[in-house]
Amino acid sequence: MGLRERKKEKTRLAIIDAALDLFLEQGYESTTVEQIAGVVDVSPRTFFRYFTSKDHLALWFHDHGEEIILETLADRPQDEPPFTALMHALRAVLTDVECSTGEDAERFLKLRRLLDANPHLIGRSVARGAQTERRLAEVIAARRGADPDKDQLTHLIVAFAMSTMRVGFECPRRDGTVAEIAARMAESIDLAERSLRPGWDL
Amino acid sequence: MGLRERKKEKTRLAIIDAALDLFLEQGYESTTVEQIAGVVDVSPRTFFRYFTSKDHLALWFHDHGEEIILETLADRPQDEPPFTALMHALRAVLTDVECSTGEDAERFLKLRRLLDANPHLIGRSVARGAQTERRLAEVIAARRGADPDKDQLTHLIVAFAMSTMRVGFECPRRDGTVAEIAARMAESIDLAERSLRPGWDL
DNA sequence: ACTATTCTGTCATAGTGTGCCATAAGTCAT
DNA sequence: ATGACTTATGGCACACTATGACAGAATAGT
Repeated sequence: MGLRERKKEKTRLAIIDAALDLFLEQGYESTTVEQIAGVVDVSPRTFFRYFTSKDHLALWFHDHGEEIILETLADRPQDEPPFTALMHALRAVLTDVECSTGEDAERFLKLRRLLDANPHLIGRSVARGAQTERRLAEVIAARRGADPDKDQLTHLIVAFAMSTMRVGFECPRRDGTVAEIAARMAESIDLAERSLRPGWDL
Repeated sequence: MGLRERKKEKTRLAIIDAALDLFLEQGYESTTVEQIAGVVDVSPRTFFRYFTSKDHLALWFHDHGEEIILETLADRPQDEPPFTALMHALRAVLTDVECSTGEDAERFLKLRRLLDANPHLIGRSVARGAQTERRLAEVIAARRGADPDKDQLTHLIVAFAMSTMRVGFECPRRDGTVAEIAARMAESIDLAERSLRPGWDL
């Protein structure tokens, strides 16, 4: 990896860290891009070259999570029931969170605190989730040999899966270690699996 | 109802209709508040007194839907299983849509076409839905005698219910009459009820 | 060291959203 | 009706997000 790419990654993380701290300190809305850029010593214009928007910065975690889900899904056997495959993908995200160490874990916890404090950001977060949902619907539809524009069950399977993930992440709204949060997410996955009728997703 | 209130309602509807038409004609993003205000012959400043944002205008339907859901929920017997009660509330929204006539129905159809054409707006729509979800979680938690900050099942019940609604509304992405769309929504409610294990929401 | 590529800063601009104050319109007494 | 009172509107200024265009600086490949 060249110097250029290392520098970019360093700037990217510096922006994230500066922004996260400012957000938690003085609120999301009342923190301006100019301020964030000022702390990192970068022009506001450059900020928008790293993140397409303030929202994108606050939700950078989704990009990573979506990647993991899509990769895991591609590796699952094609004849596995769709919802089961999705739950495996969710567990993969979970594992990734659990294994994150040091600065990454800290960022994760800060992000969680940020979302807890800003209901408005939860909205943006689920909006980002809707994007993931559309992509997942394509994949699941292909697995089921269905037309994603017509098959309601495909969309219901994906929506239920994303709901499970979201509930696990958002609830309960209390601080804890990464391990504790991961345990909660695992709990919600179990809960969802127990709630659904066997074979409902075939 | 006095002249003042009638005038306000008239302006409100005029703004909605002008906006909806402009959105469908030239796209949501590329339609400015100034344009909308211009068509209705109102100052841009006044626009923001009727709608807090451009998004709020595009999602005005949610306000109405949420109201119906909360009212219906309050009328359902307290000992009814939570998910069942929520499905009744959803059907109440459905009935309202089916019964809407003339201009209202037309607005509903335009809104649907708008959402179909703008994935970005779907995001805003589910973000608005998240707000509703939080309110419903409070109500359902009270029914179940649970703490909304701790009980995952409460959130899962609400999330599944909202997912059902969303799938019914969004899928399939094809035009149709109000009756056809309502039928699709009813279908997705049935699908969800069949998919869940009896008594899962107790 | 030379050149091409990529990143960055500066400037200009469009658009959303808000506070403030003066004015116009609707409401309600007498 | 006339007046006083309340509320809606318009106009202005302003902060902020976001994007396009261009020039200059840093890096990469040879």
